[in-house]
Amino acid sequence: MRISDLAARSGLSTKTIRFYEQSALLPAPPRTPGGYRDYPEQAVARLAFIRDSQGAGLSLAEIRSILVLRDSGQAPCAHVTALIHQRLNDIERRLTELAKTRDALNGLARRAALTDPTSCRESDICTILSSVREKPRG
Amino acid sequence: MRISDLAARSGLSTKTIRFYEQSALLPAPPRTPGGYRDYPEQAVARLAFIRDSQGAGLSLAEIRSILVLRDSGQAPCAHVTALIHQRLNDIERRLTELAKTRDALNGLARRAALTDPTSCRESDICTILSSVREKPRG
DNA sequence: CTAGACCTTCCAGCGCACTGGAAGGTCAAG
DNA sequence: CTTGACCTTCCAGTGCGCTGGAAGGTCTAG
Repeated sequence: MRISDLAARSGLSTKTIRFYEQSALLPAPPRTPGGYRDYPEQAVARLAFIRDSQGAGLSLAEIRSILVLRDSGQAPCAHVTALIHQRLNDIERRLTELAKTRDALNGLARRAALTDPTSCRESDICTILSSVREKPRG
Repeated sequence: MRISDLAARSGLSTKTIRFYEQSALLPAPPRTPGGYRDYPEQAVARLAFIRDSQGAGLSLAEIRSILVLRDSGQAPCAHVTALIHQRLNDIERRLTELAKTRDALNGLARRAALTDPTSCRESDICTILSSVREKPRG
């Protein structure tokens, strides 16, 4: 299978496929006499796996670490489980942070709705945003 | 005030302050005869404003757009309000996506807990992750 | 033989917000 | 005069996951 066929079947661009090869995610395939990459069927599954893993929030580096294990003949289950829990932690943390930012923004939106533009002085730059923190002295 | 003093009072590095000047966030200050930057007091407030705005989730480009307005003598209230609502939209969307990813990962974690490592065949790479999508044929 | 669709390699850039380092200038203390 | 803390500019790199483009090779149809 040539690279453009693999691209069509995987939904990735040929650029991305070559990039994955260079990133050690996809093994270098054999070449035709003319020098073209000639992929086996399994390449489709491999790319699908990469996509699924990305969908699960794993980085390419993490996906590579799974593939390295698998390619060395080991079952990567324990590793995968650990990665999943790490990601879960990350995501929980980011969710918390984002929710905090959202709450702050909602507060600002409420303040903005009450702001009289004529009350803004140049030295404040913008009273809506400036008074996010209480200033010890003004 | 020299740049290191401003750095100390703003909690930023001198590198960052010069970067902000180059990014048109902080006006270029006058120089001493020796060529050193010599900041006025207001610079502290300006950097504090930038930090507050970043804390509200605004990008440097957005903050710049506010400062440009203010520096041109206009009250940026309407603009700021629009930015806040845009950010709120972005954040809500990201929260939704992250929550979806978290749910997917929780599903995977549950599946992983039930996985028998001996059931993994090499062709699957990893059954925990591979079966995220149902395959039409296997 | 030629057009053009595909392939190859290599290098470079995106966006974001910095950060690091080299090479050199300034200034106050001793 | 020297040391050393500070300052200057400029260039380049970080991480992430690609994406673009140039310059050239291969293969098929007509």
